[in-house]
Amino acid sequence: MAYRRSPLMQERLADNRERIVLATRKLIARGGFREASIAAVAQLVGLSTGAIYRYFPSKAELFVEVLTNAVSHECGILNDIIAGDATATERLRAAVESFASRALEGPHLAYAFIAEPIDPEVDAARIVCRRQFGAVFEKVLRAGIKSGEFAPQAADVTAACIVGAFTEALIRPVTSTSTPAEARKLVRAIAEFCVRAAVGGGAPAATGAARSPRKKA
Amino acid sequence: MAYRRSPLMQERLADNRERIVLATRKLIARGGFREASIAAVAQLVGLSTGAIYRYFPSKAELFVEVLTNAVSHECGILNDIIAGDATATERLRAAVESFASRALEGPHLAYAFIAEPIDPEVDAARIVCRRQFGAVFEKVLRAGIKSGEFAPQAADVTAACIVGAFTEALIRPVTSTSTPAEARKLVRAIAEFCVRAAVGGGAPAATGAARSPRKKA
DNA sequence: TATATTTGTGAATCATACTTCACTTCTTCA
DNA sequence: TGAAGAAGTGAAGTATGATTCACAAATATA
Repeated sequence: MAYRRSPLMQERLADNRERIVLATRKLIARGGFREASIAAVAQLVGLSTGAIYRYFPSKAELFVEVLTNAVSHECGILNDIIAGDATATERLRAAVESFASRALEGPHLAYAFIAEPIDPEVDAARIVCRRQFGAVFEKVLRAGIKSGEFAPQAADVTAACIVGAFTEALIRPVTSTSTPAEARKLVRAIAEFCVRAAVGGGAPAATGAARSPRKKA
Repeated sequence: MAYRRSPLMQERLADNRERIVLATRKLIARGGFREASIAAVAQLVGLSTGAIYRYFPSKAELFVEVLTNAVSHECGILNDIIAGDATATERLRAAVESFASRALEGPHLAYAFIAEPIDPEVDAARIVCRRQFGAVFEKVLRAGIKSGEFAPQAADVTAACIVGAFTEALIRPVTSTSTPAEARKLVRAIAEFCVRAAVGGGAPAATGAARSPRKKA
């Protein structure tokens, strides 16, 4: 024999792989899938296009990895928040604010993950991701409904609506960039929107019992 | 001279043009922009690909026309609803339900119009469209806030969130088709979500105000 | 009907990426 | 050091789909 991967080499390869994923994510964050061509990724990493294919069998699979990586990371953060012991309202608010403010930093990324279509294979992965996001929010919602904090409602639909709500609200500033202060205000407003929708008229008489329960039910 | 468009010819051309737009819309509704290639459009209309270019200088401009057409039609309907004299709550609910149920018929269409990116030129048109939708909802929101029916809130953000909420909620079924009955239920749930968010729990959208019980779980 | 002009055709052309591959360069180890 | 094998290169190969263009068909006047 005459060649076997040394640990050093092993590490370098793993490093390359990671840098490819990172570069891809960066490009997607910058300008959506459109910007993340293999050529662009290769250039950013400092490799040739051909080399990319030594690490990933296809562009689609690379995207899927970027997608699932980022989403599972994101879901981890959200789950931590939601596993806390504050009221459901507070947890929901915190989760939305957390997600939204991070999404604001790379709006195209959040957007791409949630909505942008490119390829059946990636789309399939995205559906799973959306479900994951939805599931996280659904968890707090059910807790809040059970405790009476939130109005009775279809938790799955509400979860989807919440994901959609901040997606849309965040897409807008993609085009007309705003100041950090404005961004903060936006995030707050979005979180309030989601909390209001979840709480509905079903909040147990507390601060604002001024209003009689909404019809619905 | 030896040729001038006869009125009949004029009409036929106008008809062709309209059929091109219709066919494009149909294809987009069926499977997003992906399905609406020039070749597919041409085939559906019964013309050659080349002929399409006699009516539209480029695919992008064709898409922009389809987009603005559909959106202005949609906004017309919504504006009628919103101009009614029911309560702001009822008008908002009706508007959301109307939009959502129509969108459900061609989910890819609504989706494509609101989110799917393809081309800078089309994207630009879409931004305008989104603003239009937002503006319509903003109108009822402001009315409701003014009348005290709705909690004080950033009407523009809420409007965006509402658009986003049903976009997302509608995208889900794109993948897993459901029965008409389920669709009706979904539409109702989405509308309720939006109404709850607009109405609020009665407490003005104060940020961290501890709302109540700490049931935990 | 003859002719100028316009509309319609569809194969060829162009553009843009993804993917492959013959080849070079680098690593490892006897 | 040198041979075996892996990693890296980037131009060529493909695929897809928009756009063009030389030509045919149709239409309107004299």
